Amino acid sequence: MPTHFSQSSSSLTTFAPRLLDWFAENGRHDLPWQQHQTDTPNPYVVWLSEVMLQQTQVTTVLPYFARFMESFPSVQDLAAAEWDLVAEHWAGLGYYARARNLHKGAKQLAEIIDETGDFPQTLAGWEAISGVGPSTAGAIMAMGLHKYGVICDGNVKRVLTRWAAIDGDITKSATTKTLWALAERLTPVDDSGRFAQAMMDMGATLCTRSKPACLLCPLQEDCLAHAQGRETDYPVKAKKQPKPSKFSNALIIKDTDGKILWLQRPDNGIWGGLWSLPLQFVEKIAGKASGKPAPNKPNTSAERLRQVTSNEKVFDAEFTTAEQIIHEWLDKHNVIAAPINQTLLDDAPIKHSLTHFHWYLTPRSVTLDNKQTTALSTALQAAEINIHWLTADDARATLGLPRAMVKILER
DNA sequence: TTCCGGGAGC
DNA sequence: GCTCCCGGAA
Repeated sequence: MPTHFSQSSSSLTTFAPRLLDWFAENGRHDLPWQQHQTDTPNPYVVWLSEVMLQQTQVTTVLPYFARFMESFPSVQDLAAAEWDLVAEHWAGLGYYARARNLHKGAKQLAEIIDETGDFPQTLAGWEAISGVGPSTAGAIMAMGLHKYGVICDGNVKRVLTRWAAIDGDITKSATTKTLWALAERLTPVDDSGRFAQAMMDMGATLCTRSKPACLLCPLQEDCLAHAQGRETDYPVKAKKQPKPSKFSNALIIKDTDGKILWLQRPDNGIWGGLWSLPLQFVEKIAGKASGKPAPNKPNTSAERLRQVTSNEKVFDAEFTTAEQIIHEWLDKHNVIAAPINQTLLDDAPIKHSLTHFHWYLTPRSVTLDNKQTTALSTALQAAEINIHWLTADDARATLGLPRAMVKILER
């Protein structure tokens, strides 16, 4: 661990008091999960909010947090809930593996409370909970238990790389170590919860990614990036490479009542554990060269599909088991899903960008007769696939649907 | 329209 | 070191 920092020892020593004074005066003190103004902090709400805030901004989290607290006021309520209900509450927030970890974590916590009578009280105890890593564990220790804890999340990293002009790539482990060491050096042992709150507020409201409000900043006088006018050069991060594009059909398979077939996705991978229309992989194009994706024209799309079907490797890689069953079943029975709109204009795919690729989803519709509906259902259930036949409205109301599915239903 | 940030799990 | 999703900023 480095013992030397680019800032002087007087700068290091006065960092916390300056930040805490600023926080008392200008920080946010009314967020529903904050515990710094009570002597009996509730670790459950801090844990829940921190997991939500791992990926999402405060304003987006607020309504989700309220709904979770209403439905699951205690960790025992969350632990006892059915997964589908948890998924429904999380739907739209993204990163669904975290919802699964949250649910699993609730069960772990409920068991620990049964055994010990209380939440975990140590950093290691919290890190053992699914979905809780070093920074979230530090946040819970400091803010949820009013014990000593250090956070080093994205906000902290932005503030610190600027203040100390740390120009290493923050995705590298060496830089991560440096930042954690600095965060530890700066965190006051007796007030780490308030300090954590203050750092997050600084990063969110003052030391923002673009246009930081340096004039209002309590750290401006010795901020090394500010001294060089290079605030927005930090944090340093390696350039990302261009994303590939993937084309799929979103199959709206209806029965004679107009109900649509929904599949629960496998726990691993995209939209894990959530419900989706059956997707039919069409093709995948490499990043840069493909550039602008061509519109999914009906003729060429059928052609692509034929090519893909004959290519086993791609086929296996891009279909879930359920989708493979459906794909083969439709093929075998000569059922063709048609574009939902006849006019070319409305048939453009829905674009949905994920971390590592752009996804172009073309809705296609087909209605099955009663015999076909039963046969397809039976085939899926034989493979232990969870399915539902539900109208669009019912699906939106009762299933956890990812945003992309909502977009398609709104079409 | 595109780009970007974000923490944990594997 | 790669995978997860979405919303807000550019």
